[in-house]
Amino acid sequence: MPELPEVETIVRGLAPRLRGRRVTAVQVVGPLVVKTPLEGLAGEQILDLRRHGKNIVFECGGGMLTIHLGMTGKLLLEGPRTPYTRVVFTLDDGELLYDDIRQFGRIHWSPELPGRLARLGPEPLVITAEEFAARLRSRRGRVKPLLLNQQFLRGLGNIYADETLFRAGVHPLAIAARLGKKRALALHAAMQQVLRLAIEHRGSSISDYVDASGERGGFQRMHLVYGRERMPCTVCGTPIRRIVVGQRGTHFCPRCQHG
DNA sequence: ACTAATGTTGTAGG
DNA sequence: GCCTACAACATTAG
Repeated sequence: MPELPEVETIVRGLAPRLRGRRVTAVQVVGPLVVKTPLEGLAGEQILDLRRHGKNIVFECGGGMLTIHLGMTGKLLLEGPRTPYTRVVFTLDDGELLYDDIRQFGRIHWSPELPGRLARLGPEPLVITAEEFAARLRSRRGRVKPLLLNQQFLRGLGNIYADETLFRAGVHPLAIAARLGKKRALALHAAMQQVLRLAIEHRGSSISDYVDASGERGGFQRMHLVYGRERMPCTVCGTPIRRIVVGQRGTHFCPRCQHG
């Protein structure tokens, strides 16, 4: 569910409310999402909160709490608890709920930033155009699965990969290394533009994404290809097509995007 | 009944 | 190591 803009919106909402707070107790209702024991978290102060790709990192005095929301995870500052509330973090001044219908999310408590997070690729909004082009040049695979590969770039998911490719005029099946400098730079520009715009609009709510206050995002109204199969392309009127690439539904304009 | 869904990971084969 | 496909994880909605 949540990609970079959604996770960024959640963290921006949580940070001012959680920084400096203390976790007084942790209640695990649905153990499937809890991948390491959380006992050590009780009593810890939250020093800082940040986004790392699609992960949320709570920096505490004695370790790191890392949360990945999977497809349907939510972090909510205001109740009520639901049948899908899986973890309750009691704070010195309130409650933080982890809700997750499908339970694909993961929660870890560890002394350091876990290696699997440290091994992720660069932040899409930080990498320079030159670095991005150089990384693309060394890859022989198709560009769409590459954009989804978190070891290549951390934070893009299916919506923003499709929206980025459309805005750059790049076909999802294009071979990354064969894009050429000009189109690689266009892809970088489109990616940063779409992510910044999506953050401004507080992310995309397709089915159940909400931020920490339970608010939906607005960027789904600005999608140009995602979820628009058979609808006319906003640029040329050709019906948007949906194909499967790397086992993911992929939306594109067959006329505007080429390889 | 069947399919797809904003995600990740492990396995197998080329 | 890189790339691809597939299954698995658990649940809902069309």
